[in-house]
Amino acid sequence: MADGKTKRAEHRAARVKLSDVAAASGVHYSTVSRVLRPGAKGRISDDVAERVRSVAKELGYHPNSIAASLRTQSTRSIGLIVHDMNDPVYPPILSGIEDALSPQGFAVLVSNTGYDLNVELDIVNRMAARLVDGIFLATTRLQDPVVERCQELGIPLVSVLRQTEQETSPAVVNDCYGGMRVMTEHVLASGFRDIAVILAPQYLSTARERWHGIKDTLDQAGVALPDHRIVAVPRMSVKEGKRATETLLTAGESRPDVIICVNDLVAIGAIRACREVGLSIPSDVSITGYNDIPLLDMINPALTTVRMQLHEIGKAAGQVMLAQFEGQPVTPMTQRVGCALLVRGSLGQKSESQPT
Amino acid sequence: MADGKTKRAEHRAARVKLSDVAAASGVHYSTVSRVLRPGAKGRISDDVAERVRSVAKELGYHPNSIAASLRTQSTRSIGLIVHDMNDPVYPPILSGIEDALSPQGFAVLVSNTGYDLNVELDIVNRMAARLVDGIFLATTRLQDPVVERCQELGIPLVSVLRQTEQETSPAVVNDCYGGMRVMTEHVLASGFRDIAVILAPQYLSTARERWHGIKDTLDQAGVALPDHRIVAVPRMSVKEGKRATETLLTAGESRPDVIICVNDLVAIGAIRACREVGLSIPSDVSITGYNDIPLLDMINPALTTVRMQLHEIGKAAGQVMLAQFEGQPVTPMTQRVGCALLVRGSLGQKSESQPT
DNA sequence: TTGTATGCGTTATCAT
DNA sequence: ATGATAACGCATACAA
Repeated sequence: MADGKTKRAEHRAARVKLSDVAAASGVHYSTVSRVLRPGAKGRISDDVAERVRSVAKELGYHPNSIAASLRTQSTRSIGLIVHDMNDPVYPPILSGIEDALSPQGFAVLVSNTGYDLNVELDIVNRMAARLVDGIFLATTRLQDPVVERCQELGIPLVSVLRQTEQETSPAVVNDCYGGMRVMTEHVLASGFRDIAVILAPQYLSTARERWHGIKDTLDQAGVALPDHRIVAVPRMSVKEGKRATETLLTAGESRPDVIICVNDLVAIGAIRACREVGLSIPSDVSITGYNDIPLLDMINPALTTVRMQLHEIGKAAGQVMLAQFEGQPVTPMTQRVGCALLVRGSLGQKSESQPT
Repeated sequence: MADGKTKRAEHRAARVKLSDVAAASGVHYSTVSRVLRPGAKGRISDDVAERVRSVAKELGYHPNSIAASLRTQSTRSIGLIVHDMNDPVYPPILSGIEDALSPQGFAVLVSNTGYDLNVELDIVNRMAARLVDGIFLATTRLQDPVVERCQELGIPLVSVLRQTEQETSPAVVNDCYGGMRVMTEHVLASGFRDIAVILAPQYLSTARERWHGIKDTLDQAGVALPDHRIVAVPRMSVKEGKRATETLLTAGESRPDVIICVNDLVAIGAIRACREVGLSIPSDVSITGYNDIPLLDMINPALTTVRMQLHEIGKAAGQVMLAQFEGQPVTPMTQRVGCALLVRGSLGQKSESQPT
């Protein structure tokens, strides 16, 4: 019946620990501990070390990291909090983090908030109870109670993708302002002047930076962006992008020539909306995204977007975390990783129009 | 300098524990433990319980789960081992697992193997050292040393997506045989007779079941499948799918009418390969996939595929794990979740051909 | 170089 | 109903 449980218990009971190795080696278990853990102070004679090591291997000794954690107050585990792993921006970040931390023996606890702040705070509390050594927060808001909570708890924190207004914790982000400037400049260079934008909530640094990148570029070029050409989505999803586009297409007396979307999923939604009403892209309306999630080059038309270095962002975040563990000063507080414009079919050219 | 560390240490030192609550409540800490932990045996007087509880809240007591784990030999954490989270089939599985286990207070440790067996065994050892309560294995092979290792270690295991030959551990999988039968029947019903297939390594139950689904259906229909119409990829990726398709298109004297791909990523690769040599889909060659990863309906042409219920598979796996923890007998050993054919543009019709 | 002893914060088994 | 106490397995200051 409770076979698994029983076997588990058996195993547990049979599990070889330091004292077992010590007994079999004829030394005290503290000696075994020193031998097996490189970096333990106090040197050991070579013959003892060798004997202990071979006995340990023979017996199949594996340290119980829970016990070690209780003693050292370090679990060598870190949390990664994201809105939803199903958003394709997150898996590469996880990979990057693993690349940086796995070799150091860290494990990654992944939690999805489902976009719910209370869930998120709860997750932090639970991770704190588990004594995670640090937390990667991919949900960081410009004013963020979660960041504050982590600081109250004294948990080392590294924000990924986003940063707080006051840059209150180390963060590794994409240069969204620069990326969106380049994108917008390219849109202008392609001849477009009647531009619409789909923005995301401005409490996210990514969304705000991208918006400023657009706005500044347009302002400097003297291109107007009327209110009815601006829509904000509550969430960067396909569904919301579609809905926002429907709004855009029916607002004002004419439709815009191009829609600059805050990210790829929203842009996908925009494409869907256009298709549904029979608009062809890019001849009727051009569309741009941001992120370069997979398969974007396969859709019709291929989406013009900005390629973020998500894996690198994750990896850099991991390295910042390690530096923090070692007490190194974090500088700069916000590390920006570059990105690149990818021009593809979804952005056309406004050839027939002449500036007045 | 080591500000984070110092603060952390401060916090750690300041962390309120059972004995603090006990002192402030004027009771013994074992009493506090009983009060705070529902399910502790021995009843407590209401007034004491209330007092302790309020003091605990006031002091901001949070149990140290590491200490509890050392004592109970249960960490309420479980591992999820996948080849690579960047494969879009895994995130929904993670979500499903979280849905099932998060409410029960479990945390999920995610690890990518990078398709490396040695890495995978190492991950298992490390998870064992962390005393995870169980492991979800998404990499299960028909003969699997990793499964054996988990069993040696006495770690409760639930396979997801795949199963071993002897069904040696509980598993929740897709009905790949049935799904691929339906797909193949539809291909036949669409008039195709010159069929090619791209298979995956047969040490994976998914790959083998899908292959049998194809083969049995063709055999029963009396449709031949010559060797030069069969290619196996070493990995189910876009890159390998593309390469395999290039092989298929140049093998034999003519090209096949349709390519049945073992999964979506491979099918994407197939589409790429066809595009590169100027073949149009589906008029020159039809292509089918399997999985229904996101955005497949956006590509040109939209990919005909089989929709798996990945989230449900993850959730069911979580429930199986919970049942196992409670010592309930697992039955059946392999739970199969249904799937549905999605017919889209990438599969055409062979109208002109007349059966001889 | 190695052994001794204590504590990490709980849970659980004794008493009382 | 509550208190005392012994593990859990390891790390480490201190002794030898």
